[in-house]
Order: sequence, then C-alpha cells, then structure tokens
Amino acid sequence: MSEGQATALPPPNERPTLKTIAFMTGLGITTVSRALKDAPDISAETKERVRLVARQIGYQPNRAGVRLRTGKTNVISLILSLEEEIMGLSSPMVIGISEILATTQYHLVVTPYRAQGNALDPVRYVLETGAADGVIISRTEPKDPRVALMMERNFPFATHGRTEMGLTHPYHDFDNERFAYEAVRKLVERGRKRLVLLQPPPYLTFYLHMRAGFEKGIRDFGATALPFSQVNLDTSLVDIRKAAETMLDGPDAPDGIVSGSGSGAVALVAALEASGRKLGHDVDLVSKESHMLLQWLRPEVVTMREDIRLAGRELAKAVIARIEGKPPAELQTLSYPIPTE
Amino acid sequence: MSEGQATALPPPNERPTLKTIAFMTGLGITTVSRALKDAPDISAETKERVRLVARQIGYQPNRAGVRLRTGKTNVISLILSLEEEIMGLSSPMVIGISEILATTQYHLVVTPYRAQGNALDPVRYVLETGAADGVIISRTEPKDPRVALMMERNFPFATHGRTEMGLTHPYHDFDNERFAYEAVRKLVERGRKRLVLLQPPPYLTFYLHMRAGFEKGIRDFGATALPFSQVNLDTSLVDIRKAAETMLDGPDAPDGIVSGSGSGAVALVAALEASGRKLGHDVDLVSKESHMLLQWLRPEVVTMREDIRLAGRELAKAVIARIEGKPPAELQTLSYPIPTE
DNA sequence: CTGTGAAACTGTAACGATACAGGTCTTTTG
DNA sequence: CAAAAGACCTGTATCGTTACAGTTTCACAG
Repeated sequence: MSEGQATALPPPNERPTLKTIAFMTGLGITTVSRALKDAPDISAETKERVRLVARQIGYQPNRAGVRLRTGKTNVISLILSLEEEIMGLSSPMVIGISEILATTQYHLVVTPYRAQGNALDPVRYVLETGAADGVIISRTEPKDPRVALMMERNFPFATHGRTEMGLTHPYHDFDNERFAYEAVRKLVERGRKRLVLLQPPPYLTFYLHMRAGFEKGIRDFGATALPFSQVNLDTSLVDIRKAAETMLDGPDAPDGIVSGSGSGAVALVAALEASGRKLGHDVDLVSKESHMLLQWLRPEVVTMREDIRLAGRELAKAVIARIEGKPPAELQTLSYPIPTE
Repeated sequence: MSEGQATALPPPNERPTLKTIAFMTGLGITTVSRALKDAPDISAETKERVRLVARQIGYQPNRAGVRLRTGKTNVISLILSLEEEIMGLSSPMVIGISEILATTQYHLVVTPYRAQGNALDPVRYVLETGAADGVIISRTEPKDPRVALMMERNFPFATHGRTEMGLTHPYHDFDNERFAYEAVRKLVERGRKRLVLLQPPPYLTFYLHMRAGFEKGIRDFGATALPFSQVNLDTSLVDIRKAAETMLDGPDAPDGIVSGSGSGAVALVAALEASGRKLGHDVDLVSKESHMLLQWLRPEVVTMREDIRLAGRELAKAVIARIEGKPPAELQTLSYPIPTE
C-alpha cells in the first residue's frame, strides 16, 4: 500500500472516530491519537488543528477501543452491601461519588452483594475480569480479606472505614470514637449515669472505635456502662425495639442511650415511649443521624450528623488519586461528628 | 500460512480468552466462539467439550472485545435526578434493579444529573456514545423529551412513571390516582371535610394522577379541596413546614391533609404540632411512605406504602425484555398502594 | 555533496470477539 | 461413480485505539 491511512476511507456518517478526524485533517490516525494526548513529537500547530476539529465534531473516544487496547476501563466500582442500602446510607454516598466522577472520565458501576459471607465475590470479580480501574468498599473489618486481596494485587481502592492489619491503604472514615465519646459526655451533662450503646455489629472495625469512645467516655465522665448486645445496628428495627423494651423492663434499665444510627434511634424511641418514659425527662438519647427526620419529630433526641455525601466525595477522590499513583498514606481522611444545634 | 489458528500461539498465563480455549481443545477460535453461543453448525460433542473447558478454566468473555465488535455493552444505565437521591428513593430502586441484573450479564451504571433542565443530557450521552444497551429514567413528564428522543431512535428504555404523548413505551408506575383517592376516602371516613394535598411538582406526570385522584375523591366523598400549591414535594422540608404553618394560621386551614411523600409528611407533622393541633384528634394526615419511620414515631399518621424496590425490579425486567425485542405494550405495569395496617 | 540528527509524522500489529465467506470431509442422489 | 448436499470446522477482516518501530524531511556539520 502506498496510500496513507488518512486517505484510506472516507469515514461513515456514524459517530466520529480517530479515523474521521484523520480524514478531515489529512493526518494519520496515529498522529491524531498522539495529538489528542498531547504527545511531545507532534507540532503545536497540528495539535491545535486536531483539537479544533475534534471539538467541532464532538469526538469522544470509544471506550471499548481504549479498554481493549490499554485495559483502562474508566470505571469505578462501588461495592455495596444490601444492609447499607436498606439503611439508606448508599444514596447520599452515590451522589457524593458522582459529584466527583462527573468531572472526570469515570463512570460509576454499582455492584451490591447479598449476604455477609459473599463480600469477597464482587471484589474477586473485578480483579479477575478487570471490570474497573478502582473499587470503593465499605463496612470494613479489622482483618478485611478484601483489603488484603486488593493490596496483594496492588489494585487501587478506597475503603469507607479503617482496618487493623498494619496495611496502609486509602480510606475515609467517620470518627466513631469521638462520636461515642461526645455522646457520653452529653448524656452525663444531662445527668445520666447508667448508659447503654446500640452498637455496630461486632465484626466491623467501627464497632471497635465506637465501643472505645463509649468506654473512654464512661471512664472520663464517671458513668456506668450497661450491657445491650443482643442486638446491633444491623438488627431489624422490630427486633431492636423488642430488645430495648425487654431491657427497659428489667433491673438494668439505663437512663441514657447512645445510638449508632438514626434508624436505630427510631426503634429505641418507640421502645422508650412504649415503656412510659418521656424523652428528655426520664431518659436521654443521643444518636448519629444522616437524615433529618429525628430532629423534626423528636427534637428531644440529641443528634450528631454524619455527612455520607462528603464521604462519597472523599472516597472518589481517594480512589482516583490512588489510580494516578499517589501514595496511600496521603489518601486517608477522617470526618467528625457535626453537632446539629 | 498452513498452520491453523489453534496452534498459532500458546496463550499467555493471563486471563483466559477464546484463544486459550482454542489452544486447549485444538479447535479454531471461531469454532470456540460459535460453540459457546450454541450455534447450529457446531456438533453437540464439540460444544460439550468447549463448554467443559470454558467452565473449567473460568472463561469469561472480555466485555471490551464484545462491545467493540458488536456494540453490545451489557450495561443498563440508571439515570437519576439528585432530587430523588435526596428523597432516598434511589436506594431501594438500585437494590431492586440489581436483584434482577445479578441474574444476567448486565452491569448497572448510575448516572445522576443535576438540575431539572439537564435531564436530557445523560440520555443524549448514552445515545451518542452507545454507553448502554438500555436506560431507566424516572420523574417523567406528560410530554417527556427524553421519551420522545429514545422512541425516535428506537432505543430500549423503561420509565418510572407514565407519559401522555400517545407513545407506547415500557413503564412501571405507582397508582398515585388510587392513592390520593383512597387517602381522601380515609380522611372523610374520619370526619374530615376540608382537605389539602401536598402534591408533586406540577410538571411531572404523577402530579396529574395524584391531583385527579384527589379531586375525584373530593367529589365522590363530598369534601372540600383547599389550596396549598405554594410548595410541593420537591420543596425543601423547611419551606414545606413554613408554608404549612402559614396555612394553618389562616382562614383556609384544613382539617385533613394528604401527603404525597413520607418526608413531606414529616414537615407537615412538625407544622401541625407547632400550631398546637393534635394528630388524629384535631386533624388527620394520610401519607405515602417508603420507609417505616413515620409509622414508628407517629402512628397516628395513616400511611400507604409504595414499594420502590419492586419498581426497580419491574423496570429492570422491562428494559431487558425491551432489549430482547418484546413489544412495549406488554411491558407496562402498575403497582398499588399497600395499606400499612 | 554526504552524513547525522532532530522534528514531525505514519504504518503495522495487536487487544478479544464475531460476521462472513470459505474450506474439508462425508453422505446422499441420480 | 460423479456431482450435489449437508455437516462441521476455520481463516480473514474488522470494530477503535494505542505501542512500537519506522519513514520522511530538512537543517546543518564536515
């Protein structure tokens, strides 16, 4: 063949490709490709010309082509557990992530998984099929096999929640220790002494944090911790309510409660009121809260906000930075409880 | 070349491809490809052999390869408005969709858009770049430009909500007319006569439905409709509360309210109680509700559930069926208010 | 006037899959 | 027994992009 690529074929009238631009500019496909990525061996004038035409005809690189050739998917995979979905945490999270991704070439693929035991499956899927350039996971455990796996494969990811394996990886976390500590302080300030914690499921890392903050608060502010571990934040609201009612009828009834989630607090409020207690009078409740419902319907509940949308933004920024090679140690952020008054 | 494809190259030790299977079975790549799609010109024995090897080595087709060659993306795009996200509707929706997609080869890509005016942008993006095989949209308008565009291009989609353009397309919708009608009935049964509706924004199709049901109820059950259109379900809760307080102080104060959403109802409850009224005594409130919180904290509010997760499932099934060529007329479903007692 | 080197551009092959147009055999048909 | 008709398998080209290894041109040194 003596003819160049550029004149090889008038491109069809479909979606423009590099070939289209090559034809229009009279350049080779390779040149166009390199011009668009600002390669050093293309003249400034050519680059300008190519960019102009590309913009003019609305060229957008074919993702499948890029992906096939380079392996780059331009996809971030958000791996969610249905528990989160049900707690309504995922919605603002998705917004937050999207806010960041919208300014980039990345798409967001959402992959939920069912039971707790399957948490590894979606991660393995991404690793094996190269379905994404980066992954966001949440509900981390102290020894999290997903983290171990992705670290071992040197695959970019960020976690919502910390781990305790001595591995340095990107994360964003809410300071649950601080939350519980401040919650205890607020209760003691209101004269409460006999406290319980509606805590996260024990296998998750933030259980340790929240527990630690709670117990430190108990010590520092001189209160008593009562047991309440038959249920946790993953338990159904109905069961939380039942367990709370049983507790409130028993000898170890608390006068102050810390709830690790807003929906848990709703169940607790129901139980408290069913037992004839009056919030803010006989008993106080401090709760983490992500929507505003509690504040409206039970302003007596003391709430501290966790900004999940912010978490989404931070996590998205972190994975992308990780993909771009930034060291994990620089991609660890913490957010703090926001008082709602 | 006298050598066949099969013996061309021992495949590398990476992820298996058709070439890997071809090498292992001694067949040609084409044969393997056709065997896996159960083509008629491959012998039963060969197919079995190929399938066995494929399963054994965990072959999964490279999505980029398929997509580049065939244009099939195996992606469903969920296009969300941030309003929905904020109302928390998207979370169960995503679960529902995922439940269905998990049984297929489809991935779910979530694309939110910002303001109302940009609703068309993500749809255009998908159409122009072929980013997905099908689209799910919500918040439909009577004359919805997104629907018109996708119909014109004959692109598979399903809508959450109906349209009124004389175009037959797949949809799933909640029967908001029935909801409002039954809500009025319940209020009148409780002796309420002067009613208002916290309604959807007027440009959405379900405004028409809810309004129609409300007004029919007013006529059929002999009540009076009072105006309350300064705010709607998209208004911030703070503003809804303010508007409700103003209304309750005025001469046109209602004794019964229908709320088109659970979060709207929270603002209304706050306003009612601020005005010194007692729910179920001075005034009654019937609300649609998707989470269970209202029921717990204000059991006096009469609620009817809308199952968003079901909607997600129906919509996913509908797009996929549409992609597979099923006629749109057979892909229209309605769900009905679920009494919560 | 040849040789060298830099600047600017380009062709080829390949990523993995599939559409299409052949190939080989073997079996059937007249 | 030649020809036609299956049955079954396979090579080539291609989707859009990029890595890589050139090629062309021109200025300038020797």
